Amino acid sequence: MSETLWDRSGCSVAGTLTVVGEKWSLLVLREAFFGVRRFADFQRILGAPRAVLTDRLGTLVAEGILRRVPYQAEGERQRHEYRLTQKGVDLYPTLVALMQWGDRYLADDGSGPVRLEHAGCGAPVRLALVCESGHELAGAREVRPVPPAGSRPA
Amino acid sequence: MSETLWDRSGCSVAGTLTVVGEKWSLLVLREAFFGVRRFADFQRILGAPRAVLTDRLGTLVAEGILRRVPYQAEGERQRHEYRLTQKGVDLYPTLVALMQWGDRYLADDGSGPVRLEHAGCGAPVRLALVCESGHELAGAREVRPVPPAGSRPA
DNA sequence: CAACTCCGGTTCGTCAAGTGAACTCAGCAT
DNA sequence: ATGCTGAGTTCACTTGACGAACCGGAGTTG
Repeated sequence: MSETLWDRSGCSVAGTLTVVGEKWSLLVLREAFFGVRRFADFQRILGAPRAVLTDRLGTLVAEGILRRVPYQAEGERQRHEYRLTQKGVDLYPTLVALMQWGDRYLADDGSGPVRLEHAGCGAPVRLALVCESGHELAGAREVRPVPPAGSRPA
Repeated sequence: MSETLWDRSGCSVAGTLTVVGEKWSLLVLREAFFGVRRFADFQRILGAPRAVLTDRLGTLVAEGILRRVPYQAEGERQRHEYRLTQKGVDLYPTLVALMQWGDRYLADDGSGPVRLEHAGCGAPVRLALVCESGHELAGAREVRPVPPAGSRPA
């Protein structure tokens, strides 16, 4: 019973999930990282209902994760495209984490279809848990969560 | 228009999200990482509706992310608790990624309530993008996604 | 023994969200 | 004028979340 039960109401995991945890949000961002910028492309690739896509793009813009940039192409009227902000770019580790887990556990061969490589040297890229002393941790079991100072027993 | 548009149907991000992307799933796992194991504790801490919690725990067990372990405590009848499997433990980076982003962008002071420290040395822990050649990447802009060999133009 | 409590659910009515198809509207092309 | 395209909006329908109530077995209390 007496597990580590401090107050969890301010936890950042929950907060982040309210921002990008709705259906399609993270898939929209995945496409954004692949370079997709226009409504029709998001819609065609994802297959999400237009209404949902309109809503998700709107909330992502409202959250400052995407921004609407007007532009016009050759002989077309002015449109706008959706581009990642820095706040959006910083969600990249989240997507990589999801991708790595899926590659390991959902793909038949244990590696997914998309490979990530370091643009500088071409070597494959992965997420690692590291500590400030320079150690790389093997997994969650080497991490100790430290509750906030005033930890009420819930 | 001619963005990088190969086929995305097998992407692991979507697959992982169908497994743990439903509402409450990742919060259940967060609690599991904090050591919570029993239905009533999940329910009390998360505040999720019981029916939803029953369903989420069931699917997580069905997916092999949690397992139901029977046990009995002092002078109590036999109950069962939910424990992380290795497959579940490997979702840790996903939660850390969500937490780090929330700490940076949602907390007032730019750092969240829970600190993660290396159990071995006590130093703070973070996620890093590294390549096999040993470089640490600053962000998504240094990563190039490589489509699968037979990349159809969608 | 009967009543009560706790844990781990299930059931139910309501309400919000997701879905797919159809419709809208502005501007360009013919 | 007519049609086309990108970016939505509207609508009817289905699915999912919510909260409160109910259930059933094991232990505990009287």
